[in-house]
Amino acid sequence: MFTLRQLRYLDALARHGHFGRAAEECSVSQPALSMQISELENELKAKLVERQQGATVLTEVGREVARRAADMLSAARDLADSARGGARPLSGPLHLGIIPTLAPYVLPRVLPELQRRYSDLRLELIESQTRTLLNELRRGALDVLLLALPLDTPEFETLPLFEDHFLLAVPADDPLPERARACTRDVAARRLILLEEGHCLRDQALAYCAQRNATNTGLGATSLATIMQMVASGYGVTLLPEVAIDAEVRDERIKLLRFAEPQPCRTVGLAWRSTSARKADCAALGRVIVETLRAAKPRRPASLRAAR
Amino acid sequence: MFTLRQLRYLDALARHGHFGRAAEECSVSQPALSMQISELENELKAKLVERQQGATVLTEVGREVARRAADMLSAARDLADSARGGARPLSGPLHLGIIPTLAPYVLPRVLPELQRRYSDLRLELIESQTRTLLNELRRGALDVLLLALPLDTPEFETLPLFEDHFLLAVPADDPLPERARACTRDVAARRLILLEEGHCLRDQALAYCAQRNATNTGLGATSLATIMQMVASGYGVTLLPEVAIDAEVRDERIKLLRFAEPQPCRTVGLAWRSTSARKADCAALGRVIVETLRAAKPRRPASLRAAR
DNA sequence: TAAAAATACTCCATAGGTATTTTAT
DNA sequence: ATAAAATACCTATGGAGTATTTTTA
Repeated sequence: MFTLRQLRYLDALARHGHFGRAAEECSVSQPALSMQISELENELKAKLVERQQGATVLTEVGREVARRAADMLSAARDLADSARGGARPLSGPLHLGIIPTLAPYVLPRVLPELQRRYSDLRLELIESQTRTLLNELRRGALDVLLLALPLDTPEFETLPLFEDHFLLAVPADDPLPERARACTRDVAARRLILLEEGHCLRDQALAYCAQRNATNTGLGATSLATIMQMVASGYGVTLLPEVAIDAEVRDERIKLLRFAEPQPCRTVGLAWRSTSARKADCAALGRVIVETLRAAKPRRPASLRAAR
Repeated sequence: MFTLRQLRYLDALARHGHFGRAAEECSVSQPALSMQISELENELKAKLVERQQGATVLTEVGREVARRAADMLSAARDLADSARGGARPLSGPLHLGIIPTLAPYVLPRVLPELQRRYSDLRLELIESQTRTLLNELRRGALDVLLLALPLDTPEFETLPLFEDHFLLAVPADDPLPERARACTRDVAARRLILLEEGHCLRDQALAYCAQRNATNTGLGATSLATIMQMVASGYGVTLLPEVAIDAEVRDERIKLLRFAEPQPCRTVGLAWRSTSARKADCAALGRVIVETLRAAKPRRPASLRAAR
């Protein structure tokens, strides 16, 4: 019978498409990995790898086996986690993935409280876009994600935490009155600046504006901070999530306007594998996030120009 | 990291509750299995087994880990199957489970045809009740089941093959006219003989008769053959599935009556793990069964007294 | 005292390492 | 010619066996 070790090597080989680099990831020599792959092929009586060309590529069967191997390795991680069993929640290592439009705003508030309440929690943080995070979650490289819901994959369980409303950030000299409620037409009448492709926030903003052809912005920005600089410089307007206000609106050249109902917003929440053995940790983490952010309010009225 | 071997040993230990017998099942010595279990406990840093009393019993954590281990072992089997990949369907070993009220009637017709068409198919047959078969299917000990649908577990995929109608078998001297259509009142007016608890056919017959308190039969029989003997002897009546007619009704002291619409029946079909790598085999098997049974008809009119 | 599991110890298969060859571009 | 994977060969670890001890009911 084949071994989990062989599956780990195959998984690495499938992801790298290269014996040497796969071996490096597994911290073994290239011949060691080669041997195990070859042994696995003997066990399964099937050719898994095309070694013909310079580029190592899996066969049809190899890809299917690798897919199942990845699932088993994920299950193995969950099994190991489940053995921690009775351990109180939020102790030991926990791998958390966060999207870039949440991380810089949520973490500074939540992390200190988290470490205060759960001193032996060893949090490992990864910031990346939803797509990447979901892959890593599936692989078992991450235990839980903090991102915008809903997901279109049914394989994960989710826990909505709070609604994060979007506000319209405009240059201070914009003719819109300070206390006005903005609407989609106000956005359409201005140059809309958004994050580059791949950020879910971009899609959510576009969905609200119904501006499908929103490549009108030339290049997409790579961070909200950059976008706010552009807004402050009068280059255009943007939809800013509420959580980012405190951190990003400290420039007198920007004013914020609430939208008319129904206000655009995103649902922020957690996601984890349905098979995860750390659901209790996820629930506890969700609790801390909600409580911490609630305690951080009330923030100054968002409809007023930033002034400090 | 732990190994698949350790999971196999734990799985056996969980099922036997006894190191010695678990070791025997795994074809290793008791110390070898003991060692691996102990090594697994070290790996997981958790106590999995209560060794206090004479009876070996898993801890809470141990049971959870064993449950996940069983899932992984099942996935491992499916992975190995999937590597057979391009192999044409219905070749190699296939483990088929069948319920007792189908096996003696379906197999004699289907097996010869199956071996004729797929000469290198190595079919392993297990006859047992639905509950047992589902457990073995889950474990991966079986690849596919032939039984009555629907299942109440959503974890398996199913393929309905045909409807198997029930007929009322009564002693030849019963006053009911030979061509009559029977109804539930006819059944209620007679002593109903059924299989013992655990046979799905019993439940299906009772569901039709709406006779919840049907322990009126004293002891349940263990086979349809026995029941038909009892009917022939004038001891009572029974609901006989159509597939069993040819084999079980060869006694002149029995006559069969169709039921009035809606006739009671059961849906016969196949079931397999959603993760199975042998779905093509299942589909092919289903095709052979349907075609073979269809070819076996037309049978003599069921409403006539058996006479041969 | 008897049954069951753990320990002691020996052996060998196997995973892994380094050095080298083969292969394909 | 070069990069990548396979092969050769050696070492060490770990899994398995048998014999024995410990434990507990």
